[in-house]
Amino acid sequence: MNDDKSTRGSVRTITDLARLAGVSPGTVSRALAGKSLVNTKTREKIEELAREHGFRPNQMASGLRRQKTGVIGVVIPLGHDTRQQISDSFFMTLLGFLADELTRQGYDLMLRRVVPESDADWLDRFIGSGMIDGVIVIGQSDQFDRIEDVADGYGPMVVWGNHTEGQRHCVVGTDNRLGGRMAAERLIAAGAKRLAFLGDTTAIEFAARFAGARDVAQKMGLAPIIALPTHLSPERASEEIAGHLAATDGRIDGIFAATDTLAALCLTALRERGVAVPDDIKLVGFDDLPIAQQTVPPLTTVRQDIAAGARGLVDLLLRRLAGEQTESLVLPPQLVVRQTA
Amino acid sequence: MNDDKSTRGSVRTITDLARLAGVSPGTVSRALAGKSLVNTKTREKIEELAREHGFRPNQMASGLRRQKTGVIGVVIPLGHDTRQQISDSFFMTLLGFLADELTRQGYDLMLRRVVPESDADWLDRFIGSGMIDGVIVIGQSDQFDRIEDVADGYGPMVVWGNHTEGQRHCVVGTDNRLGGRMAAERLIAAGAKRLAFLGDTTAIEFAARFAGARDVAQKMGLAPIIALPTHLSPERASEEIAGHLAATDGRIDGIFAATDTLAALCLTALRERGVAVPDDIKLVGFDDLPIAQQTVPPLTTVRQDIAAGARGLVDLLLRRLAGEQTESLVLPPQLVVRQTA
DNA sequence: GTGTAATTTGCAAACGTTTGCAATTTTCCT
DNA sequence: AGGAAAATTGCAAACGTTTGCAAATTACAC
Repeated sequence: MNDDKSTRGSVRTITDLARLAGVSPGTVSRALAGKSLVNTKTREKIEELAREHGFRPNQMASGLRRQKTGVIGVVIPLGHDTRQQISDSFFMTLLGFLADELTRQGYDLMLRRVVPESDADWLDRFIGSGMIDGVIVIGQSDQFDRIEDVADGYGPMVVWGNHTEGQRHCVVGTDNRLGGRMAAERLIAAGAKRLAFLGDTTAIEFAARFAGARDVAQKMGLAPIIALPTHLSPERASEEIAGHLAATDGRIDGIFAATDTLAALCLTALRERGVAVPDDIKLVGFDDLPIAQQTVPPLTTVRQDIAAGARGLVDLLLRRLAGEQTESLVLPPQLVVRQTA
Repeated sequence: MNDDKSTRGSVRTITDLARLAGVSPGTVSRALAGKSLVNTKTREKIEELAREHGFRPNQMASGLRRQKTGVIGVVIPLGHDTRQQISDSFFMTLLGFLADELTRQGYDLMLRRVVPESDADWLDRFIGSGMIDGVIVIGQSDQFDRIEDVADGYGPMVVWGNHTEGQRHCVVGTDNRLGGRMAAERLIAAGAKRLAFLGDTTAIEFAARFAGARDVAQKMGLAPIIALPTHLSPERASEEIAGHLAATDGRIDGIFAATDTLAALCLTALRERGVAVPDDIKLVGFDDLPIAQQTVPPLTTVRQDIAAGARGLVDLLLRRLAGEQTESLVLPPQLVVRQTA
């Protein structure tokens, strides 16, 4: 314990350790890397010394030499709706699972938030930095084209987001269109006839959810769904929702919110207006975040399996790192019926 | 545009670029680093070429040579309550602000979750990896002593957590004890006399909140506050809370929840039991997360300024990186009165 | 035009690992 | 004991940048 502290810091490099052990740096390197070509005796001595002096090989040097870093980049483009997202429960939960999963696979995670508008070069820069072996992009935001461009020349990239027919980058995500259909079907089954969609349809995932709902409305011969564009950041959203509700007063009886977060805010706004849910207006959310269980009344929503998503992202990325070509992974959403529709 | 693509990848190193520009690698390095000692003419040529070929210097090599990486490690020890935390809104929000703040200062963020029980060496390993210039520890969990040990020998570390008299590591955090006092005072002012504390007091921050509340109860001559140990993960918490409520039925009229998340769950549980809030039982939370505004009724809580916390963490860390000694930073909590107490 | 100072450049040695190759030692077989 | 094969080791050259120092160039003053 004591000499641990006194000697700590004196052995900084593999060469120091080699001198101590009376062998060459190469041997130390091999011993610490667990290669089979070093004698068990010497390996044990080296490991013992390493432990005693708290030695750890420098990852930068190792990365440089081996041309791989053991780090996966995770980048969150803050596109259309700058301020939001990272505080968004959904992305954060996904990030948490990603961290777990990458750790399990022996990778570290380098997190970067970027604002594409002010930094057109965000993706190339990250990739070209030499710091990461591969990259996971969380959310396509409004950067679909740029991601497509990069995908042509760079293999180890997987994106969380929406799958579009014929796209070239590998994506993992929920079938948003199907989810949208489920939501609309539920609203209609619950008795709603005049539907509205709450959310920003410039985000591609949300657009797909909207499209799914529209499919159903059209097939059922209902009036077109009214789009109520709304930002995701709680401050702006509250106001906007209040405005929408005032503007559409009496003209709608079912709301499909792009997100549970929006749905929860909507619920609050409806209560303030004295609108009964689900009696006067039915409401369906998306994601099935923890908050969905805690609203009053509990929220009917479309569930995304976040853990499965994270596993899928990492799994596909590792396969791509190994040189494999991989297809995109589209996960099935699941309707969770609670009490708002 | 076209030749951009065709040439991309041919220029991988500073030496390649030097050859193209007809200068030495050293000059290219200086030019790209924006040093003053290179001729404006040649600098421009080099920058132009670099842009044209999408060249970016390898960060690993640079880091190795300069002995600094431009990366700050952020580590979340999952101590007492393994599964939780990263999905915890509070930590996630803090992480988001940290990412912003570090980016603003030109640093990248390397995220690591560790389970100290199964990996006693978690902190030394991260620090010794050579991958990071400094480290921010989010939450002391039950690792106070280990952090203290490390602090003696390693400067660039700042910790989010609770400040204890005489501790040796630099910490940023809310004055939990004061926050606890505020909560208890509010409960009492609202008419409560028999208080309970909801949360796991083995977590040091929570213990301090509890202690603050106890101070007040004692000073006011009330009965001792009943501790209701509760895990943070929503699944377990719900059950446990239900159990606590059943067990203390009629014996308490004020609850101080260690966290807004717990408070929200508690509110749901109370409603299920048909207990009126705040009429039968008053409730105060902690954090002032977005959810506090959305519960029914909206939650009275003690606010932590998360953004200020993140700024403080980064600011202190940078000062320490510059060699400065820094004191800990204790932020004042703020009572936010809504409708549960 | 010469000498000196100020600017720019190039050279080459680091930074700490890993790894192909060759040299050495050990093992095993006859 | 002798020899070949197998197991260990050491050597030295990378990986791609940065930077102190010296060399070369330019600018300036007389």
